[in-house]
Amino acid sequence: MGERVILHVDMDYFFAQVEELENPSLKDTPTAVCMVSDRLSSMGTVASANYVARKYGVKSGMPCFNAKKICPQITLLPARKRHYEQVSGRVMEILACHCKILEQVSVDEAYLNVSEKTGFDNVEKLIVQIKKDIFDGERLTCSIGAGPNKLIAKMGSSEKKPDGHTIVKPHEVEEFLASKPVEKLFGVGEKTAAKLKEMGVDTVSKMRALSRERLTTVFGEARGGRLYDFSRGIDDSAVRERQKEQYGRLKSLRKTTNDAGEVRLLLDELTDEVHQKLKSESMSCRTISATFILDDLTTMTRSKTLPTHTSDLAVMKETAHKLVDEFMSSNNAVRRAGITASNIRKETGQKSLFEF
DNA sequence: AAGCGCGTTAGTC
DNA sequence: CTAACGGACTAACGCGCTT
Repeated sequence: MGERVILHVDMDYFFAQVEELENPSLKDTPTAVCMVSDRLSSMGTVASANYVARKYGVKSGMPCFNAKKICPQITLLPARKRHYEQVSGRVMEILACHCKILEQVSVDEAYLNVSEKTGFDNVEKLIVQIKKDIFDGERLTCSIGAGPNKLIAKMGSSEKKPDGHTIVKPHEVEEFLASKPVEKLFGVGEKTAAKLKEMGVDTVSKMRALSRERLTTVFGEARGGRLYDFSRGIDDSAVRERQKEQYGRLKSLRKTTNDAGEVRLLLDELTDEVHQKLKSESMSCRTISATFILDDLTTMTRSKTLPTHTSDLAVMKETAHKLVDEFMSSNNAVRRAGITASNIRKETGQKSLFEF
């Protein structure tokens, strides 16, 4: 296999930018799109903030009351997920025109393997063209990273934002990574960063000084090995189209509760929706999981794997009820609850070509 | 000991 | 006065069981 050229396209402050499209006056004022629940006295959390708001320190994931505190004049809008998904779909179609394989990672992000279209010498032309196509078609800006693999492309796209691009050629990878703080490395989250800090490791170059053995001992075989590779800019994973592996719904209760009946009622609703999604794509599932989020925001999950695949609503609800009852008999009050169907496959009778 | 199925948590956007 | 905080998804770990 020759040298790969991978792009990572990241839409700029996606939800808020889409809102600006319909109300351009928002562009000059601090604005954030919020996920809100129907919880009593709930202001939800920030899902996306424009760059005016970011100047005040508003960030996604932040509770809205904090955003309001540090930026009292902020405009808070409720998220319209359906709408963003439709816009996203059109953007992805544009991207698909520029490569054979498109890997959509989330509503606003995708990887493209463009090795057959360009080398590193000409990749800037392609990047500019993609950005132009998206802007001409949707009036939206994005940031793009180019690199020899997904890891570097991904980290490149966040280098220059908004409306920027960064190209990291293979021989530049080492320098690109060296001085980055560990938490900037993809795959290093809060917990991993804290452990590394304890070990006196705060930059990627210091992380490179750790042996593979040390990392796998501390973080486990797969994760430790990945950290070892990632700190060296090594990532052989392929750009591949994704198929969804689970369908889930999660919702806040109006009020934190101890009452298993209330939680069952909520899960019934959510199970209806998950069942719809499953049915609409002719899928069945074998595992049902219930998620419970407590008042202190700790997440707990309980699951059951059935003897056979099913898409039967009654079976799904019954399983969910069991999970709720088991959990609630020995645990704290629940603030949010959800259901997930996994272990999914195409409903039989549709016989795929591979089923011989 | 290697591999698998299962239940659970960490991480990301 | 204080406390207030979404939702969706994938990766992968550890365990117990089988081979």
